[in-house]
Amino acid sequence: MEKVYYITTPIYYVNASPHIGHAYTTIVADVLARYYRSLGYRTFFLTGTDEHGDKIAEAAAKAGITPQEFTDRISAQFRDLWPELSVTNDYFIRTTDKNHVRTVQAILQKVYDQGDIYFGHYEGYYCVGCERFYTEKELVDGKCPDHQTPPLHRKESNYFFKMSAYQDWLIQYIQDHPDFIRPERYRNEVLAFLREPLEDLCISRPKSRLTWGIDLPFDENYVTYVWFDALINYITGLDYPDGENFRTFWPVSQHLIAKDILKPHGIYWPTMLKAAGIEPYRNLNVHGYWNVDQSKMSKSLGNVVKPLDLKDKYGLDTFRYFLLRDMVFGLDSSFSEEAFVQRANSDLANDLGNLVSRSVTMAVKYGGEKVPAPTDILPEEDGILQETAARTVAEVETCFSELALHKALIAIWELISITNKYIVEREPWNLAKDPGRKARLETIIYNLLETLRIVGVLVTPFMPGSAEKILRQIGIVDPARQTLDTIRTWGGLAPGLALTRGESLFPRITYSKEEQPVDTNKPPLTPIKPEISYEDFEKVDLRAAKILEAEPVPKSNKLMKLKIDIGEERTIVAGIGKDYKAEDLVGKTIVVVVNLKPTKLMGVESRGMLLATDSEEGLTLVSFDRSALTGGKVR
RNA sequence: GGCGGUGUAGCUCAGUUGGUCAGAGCAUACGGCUCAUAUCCGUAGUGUCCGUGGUUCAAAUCCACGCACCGCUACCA
Repeated sequence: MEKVYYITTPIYYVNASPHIGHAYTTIVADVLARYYRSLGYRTFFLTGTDEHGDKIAEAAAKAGITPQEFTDRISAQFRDLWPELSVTNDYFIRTTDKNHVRTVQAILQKVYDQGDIYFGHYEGYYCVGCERFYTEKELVDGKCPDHQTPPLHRKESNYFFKMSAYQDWLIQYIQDHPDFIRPERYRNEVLAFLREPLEDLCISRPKSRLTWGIDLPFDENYVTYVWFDALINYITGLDYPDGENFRTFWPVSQHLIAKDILKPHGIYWPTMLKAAGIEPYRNLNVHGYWNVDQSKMSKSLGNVVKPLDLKDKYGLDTFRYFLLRDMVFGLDSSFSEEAFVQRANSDLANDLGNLVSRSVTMAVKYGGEKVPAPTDILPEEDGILQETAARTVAEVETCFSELALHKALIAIWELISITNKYIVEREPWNLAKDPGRKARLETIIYNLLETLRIVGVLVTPFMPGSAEKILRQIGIVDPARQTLDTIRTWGGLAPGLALTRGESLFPRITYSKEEQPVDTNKPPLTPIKPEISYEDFEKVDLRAAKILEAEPVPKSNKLMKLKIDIGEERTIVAGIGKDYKAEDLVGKTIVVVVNLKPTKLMGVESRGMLLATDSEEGLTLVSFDRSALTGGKVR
């Protein structure tokens, strides 16, 4: 079996600059790519940017430039970031690339020709606000459930992909291939979703509504919409259909994604491939989120951690190490600078960095400037390093096959720990006092240096720069040639190599929580939304409203129907049923947004939204400290 | 509300198919060493393994119910 490996990241949507989430996925992919390259696999590592769609067109218009200029700009931010993170992607694909566009059209044509794309004539209910159609079933009293407005009876036609036709096949396939989607929790999620009948996938937008996309080859009045465009990058990046790369790499494809795009990758993509007559990808590997300061990383919240800031502050390899060590693959992790520093100091500075430092220093001091020869081996005493090293190499290999990168690091750190013990137990500094035990001392030094070689190689995919420094210190001239295969057997380090003491690999970080006395009762600051103008604010019409009547909405969980007086009577519905009883509400004067677009909740029309915030006992309503005039404007 | 997940030492988490499974790392205390980045090594712990029932000779590990938190979804204006 030929040793081949193909790893992809999602292509990142260019409506925002890169953040830690992007960095994490891409660095994981990089570690995997480096690892398999080191094992001698022919490896292809693909990342890129997703550049079509409404949001891009709008953002470009807002910036006063063309969509192409806009996407060029943001895409470059991603492309330029990766080298700074030592990411070694083999190709960077953009969905605006000519060959991508051409291939997407070819696949669309093929699927269309075989009858899996049909033209759906909609005699539909279209809500302008939502920019979408509703089925009769979805409408509430004939109105849009979101906007509460009567939809237009509009004839729009679109193209649909017969995804439903492949539902049974997909269920069967996932069941037959237990690790198709992993970890298992995400496989279960997909299977749960597939228990419901699958809808066909709308894959077009009329050009009257969207032009920034790829033209449908069989109808120039339409462009293709999102996923049919984006997902195909994984094969256009391999020059599908005729590329050598496609033939070589597709059969072993590994996709890496965050859990938010599970559905498109777990459901749309396999069915699309099936329809196109292409075999499914090998594995979908799903990881969790990095939570920052309790709240989720989110573009809209603006709490974006800039990876470059961290790398510049603490060093790239430390940054990579932290991301890879602290996240259990598949689960969410929380990011904090404190945890980062903790990890860096104890694992990198104290354990690994100090081990390298003390070993090389002793080697130079006691043995000369060269790697000594191990001439006095005591199997009883020295076997521990050799055995542990061999076991560690094997364990790391297992961990990689399961994508348990944090476990691989744990295993490597066990070896480091045992090496530190080995030093203390052998007491080289005492042997050095007795010239008659020189051979024994040199053997111990050799064992240490050889272990460092193995550790250095093991750590290379994770921390390429630091690993190289380690290997150079122990005299290896061409670290790139130290592959994983060279550490399977003990003794690969040639005696006689010239040693060089280096700077501290990982200087200790002094870090004090710059935060002032942390009030433990005080919750962390919720990220503040982007600035708005006074005009923006003025659009919101707030009024003092007196509650006349209140009653729970039948069968609802927490909805409360309120009749209020703001100079006129109207009804609003609010989700406060868990926090307030109806009788306690009547008579209160509260603040209501009165010009919010009406909506319907549980069949009850709501013409406004009350204001509330959190308290120890749940929600608390915004009210006044004197009796306010009913209907008074709040400003 | 529905579906799914999680709940193990102060913190972060391991714990395959039920029987040395009550653990690791960090943090804490004490001791040792001095080659080393005030680093390293050793020792000491603490835990109703969320709660309550049940199955079993035996459960953190299986079942039921409950509680808490998370995810998706729904009625989040």
